[in-house]
Amino acid sequence: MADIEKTEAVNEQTSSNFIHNIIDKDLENQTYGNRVYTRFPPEPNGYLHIGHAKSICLNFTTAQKYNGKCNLRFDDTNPVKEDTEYVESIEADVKWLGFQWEKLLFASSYFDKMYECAVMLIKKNSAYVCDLSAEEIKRHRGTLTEPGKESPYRNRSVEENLELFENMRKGLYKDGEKVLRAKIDMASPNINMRDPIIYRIAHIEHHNTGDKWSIYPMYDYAHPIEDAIEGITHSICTLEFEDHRPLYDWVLRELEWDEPPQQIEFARLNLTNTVMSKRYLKALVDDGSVEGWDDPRMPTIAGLRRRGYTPEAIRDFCERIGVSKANSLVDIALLEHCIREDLKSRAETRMVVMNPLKVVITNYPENSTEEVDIENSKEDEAKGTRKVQFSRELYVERDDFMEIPEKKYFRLFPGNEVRFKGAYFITCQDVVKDEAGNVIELRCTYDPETRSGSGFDGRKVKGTIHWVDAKTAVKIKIRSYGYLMIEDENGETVLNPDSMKVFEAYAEPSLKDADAGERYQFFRHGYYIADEHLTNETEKVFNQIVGLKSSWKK
RNA sequence: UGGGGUAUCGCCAAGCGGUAAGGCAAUGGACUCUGACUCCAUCAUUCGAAGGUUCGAAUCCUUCUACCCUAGCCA
Repeated sequence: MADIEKTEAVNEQTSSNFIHNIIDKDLENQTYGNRVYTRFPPEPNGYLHIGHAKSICLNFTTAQKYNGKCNLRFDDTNPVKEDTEYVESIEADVKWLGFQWEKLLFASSYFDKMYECAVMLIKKNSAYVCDLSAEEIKRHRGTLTEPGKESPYRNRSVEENLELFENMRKGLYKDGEKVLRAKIDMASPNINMRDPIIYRIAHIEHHNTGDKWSIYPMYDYAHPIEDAIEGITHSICTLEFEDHRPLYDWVLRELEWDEPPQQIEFARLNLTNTVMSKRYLKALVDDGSVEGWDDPRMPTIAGLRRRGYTPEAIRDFCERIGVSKANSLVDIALLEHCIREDLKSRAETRMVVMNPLKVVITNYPENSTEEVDIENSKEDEAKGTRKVQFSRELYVERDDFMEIPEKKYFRLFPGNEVRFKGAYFITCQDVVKDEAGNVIELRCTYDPETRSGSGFDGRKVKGTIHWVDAKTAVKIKIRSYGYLMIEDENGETVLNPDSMKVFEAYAEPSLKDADAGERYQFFRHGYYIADEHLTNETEKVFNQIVGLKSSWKK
């Protein structure tokens, strides 16, 4: 109970940002009545990544906060880059994150309306058909410091423009032959206002509208119309569109829209050790550097999901990073904190020895075995206990032994006594080495009086370590994922060649039939999750969650 | 070099004229059947810099500096 109250209080505190301040003012001024309507408008040209998650959370939770609505809209105005595979994955990812859209829409279904609007602009003498080539248009645009030059086609008559534009629609011209341009100001210091192109010709099949259209609207023209049609009040996008806002407003003003939506920009997410560029991620997929868009090393929602991230953890992360207009680079440690935070209370714990060292309990009877009870969760008693075999020969983590202990090392070393989790106090008596001098086995003794649960309190030990029973242990494969990207010696971010390692580990038998979706936290080594893509493998493969918080002080 | 933005602790980030929230990270300590978790403590006399206004400024004014975006028939 107290926990719940605490959680709510935290959410209360962190759930305000500058966008909310803007909305509060709009509500106060009744700019849009009491309406708050947002939208998440991805272009279906790739998979969603953690950066999109920030935008998704922002849009959906903002709507929730004000009892408003939020649409999922595919901004599919450029058929050359888009694909239905992407719309499916995007839908799945948004749902998985736990959000429900008011409507699922496609910008392409507004093409008729957008065409009508373009005709209206032409009739108002605010748009014209231009025959300049791409190269010529570029030259006429001017530079950052020099004004542009007007197109020779700028002063065509309304009638001629109407006819030409109609012909463009009919597919009478080749790609690039003509464009429709907004007639604004070639001398504007804002290059976006120098008669921007609003329609281009493209004889290409669209994933949604097929071959109905041979002209497609440009983002700057289409987006405000999409927002306006849907009754969006606050159109939230990223910082690089700030310079486009005058054009966004121009389109809606020219089209004489009542209660036009307003564009608000925020800084996109950057994460340390993470590449967020869709283009780059696509290249990794295409050249086979990763298994696919859902490779667990990818920062995609699908990759994070496969890696073991929960939607709760991702949403918590998005809440914690906040929203502002300052370019920032968020430490990935925060994301890792969020998954640990979420998993620590819901994941069950299991003992797994990743790098085994054999231990023989010399005073434990041969051919004898016993069962000990170990709790499944440290945090949640309701998760119960399980029986684990304990016998004469066991494996412990090599790290848990040090022949010559450093200060403050209180695990196994010759002569030291430690607790074996859930079992007995064990004292290391002897070290067995091979010819090369490598430690290959520890000879230990146990104290029968110290069994867990016996109530023994004769003495205490400083260390507790995990173990697996040699006879009953199962071998599992651990796939350990490091950061996909690392910095090289020059400070350049490059692909990490060691981003994925596969190795065998010994696990207690309860992991043998672990099913997809079951979450496990392995003792001391961090948090792991069953790989949902490998449900029927004989050997279960586990993905290592990022954010291993090794407590070892070396 | 034009235009548009942003500058508050190592990383995010509140603050909106009344005397610097919070989280992550870090550090010390307590606790512990793992050193995890939890807990407790420490962590910006100072808000990019310099001036100015004011009883009072991170918040207002001036000047300067740094960084980001911007010259696709991409979004």
